[in-house]
Amino acid sequence: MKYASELLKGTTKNLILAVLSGGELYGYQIVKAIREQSGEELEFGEGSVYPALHALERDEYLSSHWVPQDGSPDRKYYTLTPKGKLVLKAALLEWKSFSGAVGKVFENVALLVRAG
Amino acid sequence: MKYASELLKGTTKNLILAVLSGGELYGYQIVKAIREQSGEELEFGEGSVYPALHALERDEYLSSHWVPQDGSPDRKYYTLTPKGKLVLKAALLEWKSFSGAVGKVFENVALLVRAG
DNA sequence: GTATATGCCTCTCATTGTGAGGTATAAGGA
DNA sequence: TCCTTATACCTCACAATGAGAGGCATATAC
Repeated sequence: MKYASELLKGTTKNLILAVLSGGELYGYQIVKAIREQSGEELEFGEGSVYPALHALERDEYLSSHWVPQDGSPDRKYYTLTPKGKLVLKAALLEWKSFSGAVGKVFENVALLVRAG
Repeated sequence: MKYASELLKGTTKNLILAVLSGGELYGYQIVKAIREQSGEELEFGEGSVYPALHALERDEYLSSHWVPQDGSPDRKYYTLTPKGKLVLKAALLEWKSFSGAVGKVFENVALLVRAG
C-alpha cells in the first residue's frame, strides 16, 4: 500500500459508490476502476472490498444480480439504488468539507516547516 | 460530530503533530487548537486525543513534561521530537497525495451527478 | 445546589483495512 | 508436465482507533 491504511477507513465505501455512479460494475472491476481513476494511487485488497460491498447492499445503497459466464467465474454486478445516490451526494459534500478542514490545519504547518 | 468518525481515522495523530508544530501545547489545548484551526469543523473527544498522545509519545514522536498549576489541574505539555518533525513532514506529503487521489475519483462523479 | 469549565485519565464497543486462506477455471511459459 | 498468473467470488483472525461514558479533582457562576 502506498498509504497508511487508516487513511482509507471511512473512504472505501464512498469510493465504491463513486465508481458505480457511471453504471453497474462487478466487484473485481470495482477494484480496478478505483485504481485507474485514482491514477494508480489507491489500491484495495479484495478482503476490504467484498465485505464493504456486502455492507452497502445490506444498507440498501446497492443492489446486485449475478451474471453467469462461460469458462470464467460468474460475476456479481452492483448498481446504485436511489438511496445510494443520495448517500453518494452527501458523501461528496462531506469529503469536500472534511478535506478542506484538514487542509486548513495543515496549511499552518507548511509555513512553519518552511520557516524553520 | 459533523463527520463520519471513520474519516478521522488515520488523520487524528497527524493533526496533533500539526498543531504542535507551532510550539508545545497541553492536551486540553490541543483539542481546542484543532477545533479553531479547522474553522470549528473538526472536533475530537478526549477519549480519542489522550490515547493518541500516549501512542505518539510511546513512538517517540512527542516528549512531555508536567507543569503544576495553582488552583487548577496540572498540565502535561507535549513537544515535537526531531523524529516527530520528520513524521509530520511525511504525513503532510502523504495527505496531499492521498486527498488528491480521492479527489480524482470523486471528480468523475460530480460530472455524472450533475448530468443526470 | 447545580451546572459549566478546566485538566488529566481509563475502559468497552463497533468499525474496518489487511493479509492470508479457500474454491474454481483458463491461459501462458519453462 | 508443472507452475504461475489472471479471472472472480468468498471468509476469517488480527490490529488500529474514534466514540462515548465514566472517574477524579478544583473553581467559578447562576
